Amino acid sequence: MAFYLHIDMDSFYVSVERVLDPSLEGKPVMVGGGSGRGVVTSASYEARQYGVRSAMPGFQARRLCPDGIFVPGRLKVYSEFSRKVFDLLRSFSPDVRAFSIDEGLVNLTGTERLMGHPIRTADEIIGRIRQELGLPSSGGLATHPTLAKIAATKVKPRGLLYVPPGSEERFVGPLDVSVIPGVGPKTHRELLDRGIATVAQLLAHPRLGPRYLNLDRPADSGHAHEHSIGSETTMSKALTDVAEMERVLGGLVEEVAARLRRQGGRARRVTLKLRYSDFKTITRSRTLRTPTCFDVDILKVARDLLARNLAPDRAVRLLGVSTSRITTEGWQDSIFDYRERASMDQLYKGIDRLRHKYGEGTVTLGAGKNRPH
DNA sequence: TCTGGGGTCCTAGGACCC
DNA sequence: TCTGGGGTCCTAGGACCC
Repeated sequence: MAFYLHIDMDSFYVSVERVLDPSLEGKPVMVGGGSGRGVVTSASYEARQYGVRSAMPGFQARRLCPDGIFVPGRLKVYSEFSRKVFDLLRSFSPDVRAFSIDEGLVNLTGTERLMGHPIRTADEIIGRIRQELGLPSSGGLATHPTLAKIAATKVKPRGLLYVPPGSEERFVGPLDVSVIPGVGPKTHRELLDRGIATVAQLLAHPRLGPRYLNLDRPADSGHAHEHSIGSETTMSKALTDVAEMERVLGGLVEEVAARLRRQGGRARRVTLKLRYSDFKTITRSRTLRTPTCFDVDILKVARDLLARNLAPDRAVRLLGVSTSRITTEGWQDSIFDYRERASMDQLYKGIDRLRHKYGEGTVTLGAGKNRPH
């Protein structure tokens, strides 16, 4: 019998902040959104009582919860805690999948003889995350990964819910379709319009049932998903000046290309994202003949796409650069191209070392940064 | 007082090829 | 003379997740 434990950290960023500053315990705390601009990325359960939700604009959160404590986010610190959580999970099973910084799936199939019934193991895992790292979490244990996730969401916070084999449909059937991962507000509305409100009703539908929840398929056998690396930023003030936009673009490209190189990947596709001040958002992409991980190549495409999509009196509030179709294979170019690129490779390795040593932004390339014409 | 940033997945039309 | 049909690649947009 297969057993999957889905672990979901409770208001993860807030919980980490509380480990580092116990005086935040029991208070309405929000991470992010405090500067007036931006959104709340994590809200404590006390703050949620005021109606604050994650992804809510900061000004709205402040209006709902004026006495709440706003903490700026520290992603590096949270990542470090996340790593410790997953290290702990991996000490219980070799098969652990990270869905995000604060959610993971532990395959407990076959651990019974060694560790006892999975429900005891699940309880021990949650207990040790609490004792050793000081972090509250919730768990769902089921024979199917999606059901495990739904169960964990259901018992939040600080809960553990077991869906015994044979009771899967009894558990999930009466629930609202919106509990299914992948069914967001839009799909929820569409399903309701078709008279489908519960999971049982959805499962009874021959076409839509399997599309959103397939309990017959044992586990997602991890198909080759497309990988992308990107960076975007919302400007503190919408820009109309092309030179300023290109400067921002240069910084984004530097970051993206450095991450690409760190992973040993090269991208065949470059995508520019623009959000105008009226919030209309477009993406424009181009596929390259030769994959690249170099700033100059990516920036050239990004600048060109930008130039083609600027309207004279249309201010831009967000700029983003993303790379995709990433390969990690060796060069496939002609020998001349190879030698030229190999030396470029050396140059960039040096630059990455310097940046690592002296900090980002200390070593910049001419292209994009106040580039002379 | 306006609406973050990191992603994945799906759909749909058009180009192009055989 | 009234427009095949399948496969693959490229591009854009949008839903959704944390």
